[in-house]
Amino acid sequence: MNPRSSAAATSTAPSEDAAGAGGRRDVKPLPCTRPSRADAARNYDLLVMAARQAFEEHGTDTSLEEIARRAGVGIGTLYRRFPSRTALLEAVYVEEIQSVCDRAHGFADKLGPFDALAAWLQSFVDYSVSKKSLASELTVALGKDSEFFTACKMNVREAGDLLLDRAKEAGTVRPELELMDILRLVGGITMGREMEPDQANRLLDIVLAGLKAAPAS
Amino acid sequence: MNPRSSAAATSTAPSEDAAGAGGRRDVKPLPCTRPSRADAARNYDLLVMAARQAFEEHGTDTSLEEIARRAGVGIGTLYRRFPSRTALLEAVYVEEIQSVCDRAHGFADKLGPFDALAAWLQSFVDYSVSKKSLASELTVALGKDSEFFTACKMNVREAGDLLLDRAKEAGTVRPELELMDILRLVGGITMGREMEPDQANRLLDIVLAGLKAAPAS
DNA sequence: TACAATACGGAGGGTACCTCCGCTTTTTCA
DNA sequence: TGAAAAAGCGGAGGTACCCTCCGTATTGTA
Repeated sequence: MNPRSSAAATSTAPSEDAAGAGGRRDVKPLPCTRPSRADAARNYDLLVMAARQAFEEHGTDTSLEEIARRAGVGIGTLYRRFPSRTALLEAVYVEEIQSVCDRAHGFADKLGPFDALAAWLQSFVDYSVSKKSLASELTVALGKDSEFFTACKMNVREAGDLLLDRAKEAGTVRPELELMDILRLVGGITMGREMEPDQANRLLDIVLAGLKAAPAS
Repeated sequence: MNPRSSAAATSTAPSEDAAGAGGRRDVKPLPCTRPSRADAARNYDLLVMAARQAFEEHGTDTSLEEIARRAGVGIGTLYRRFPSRTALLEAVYVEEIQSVCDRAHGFADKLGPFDALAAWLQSFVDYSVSKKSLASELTVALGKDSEFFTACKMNVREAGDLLLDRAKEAGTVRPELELMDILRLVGGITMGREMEPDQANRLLDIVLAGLKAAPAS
């Protein structure tokens, strides 16, 4: 399931913005950018590395204190840089998403319109099967509207539309398809924890069959 | 909050199934039994009712202590009867799963082979959209191997295979399809939290297109 | 009614979340 | 270069939740 829903009951109002007395809260337009001060930058990297490793090994439910311990920093440092578990996930995902986009371009260069699209989706499924919960979170993230993910989504959309539009022009997929729908569906394949690679492939085959242009209805 | 508007599900008269070998379909081999002593039985009911309501209102992450409080029993009583959150989910799901099965038979009586299957899957998606996290858990559960869910899965499988086999015999879906694959895929549609009904329907359309028999290539 | 079996409930120990604030490190600038 | 200012560090501590344990209360039975 999801990371424990962070809950409730924060007592004090976090409404303080600027110009507060002792206000130590600059609202950052881009959440979790790498800080500039030397020690802070080092700790940022340590935390992201530790988080990625921990998420892969033990799932995205890993205790944040465990991650801080792995990174060798105090829990306060983690929370200062990443105010929520989601913020930490975001930092980890940037690279994953970039990797997804890069693959799309690679396939576009080598394969025909439909095959390139299929290969890209296949690679997404393979990745999801091997990095279970991380990929699930990523899929969920693509459906969200967080300020941060909007940029990531644009990259994915650009890469994916390249493949999808090619396939549409070639007439090999139905023209009314929307990229985000396809990604959502493919992402859903591996959503439920345990998934054999064979089963994942069968599900993807169903989806791919559903994308193909109907010769005649 | 009405627990479920749909059929009170008499279900005591599961008419003899038309398809399949001599299937006996008694439902409910549940290990999670209602206790016999008066006070224990009363508390069991209170807990399941409170849990269903809480899961629908606040998701399946609701604190177990909150559920015990709603039910008006001590936390110890909850844990004695339901040793884990999963056990409580199981008790709630029995009715949900039964409802899913009942609908399958209803559609089989009224619609043609493919349309009945499509309607059943559509009803599952509709239900999932409205009862988000509960349905997500249910979908995940169908992929698990717990002793309890095995029985539930058999019921669903029986109901679903009725529809799927009819469609296969009519030649309207690909013959190599497996029911659990289809359910997994359809369940995945609503997995990522936020989902507009429109989008869910578009995704289901892709899946349904993928099920259809290829017109002999 | 009395006794045995069963169930109740909540205190309490453990873990994780997140905040707060005194201390330390880095950067700035005269 | 050497303070002072700015920025960051770390972990103690308050809270919520999980789950167990056991003295007390209720129910079924002879």
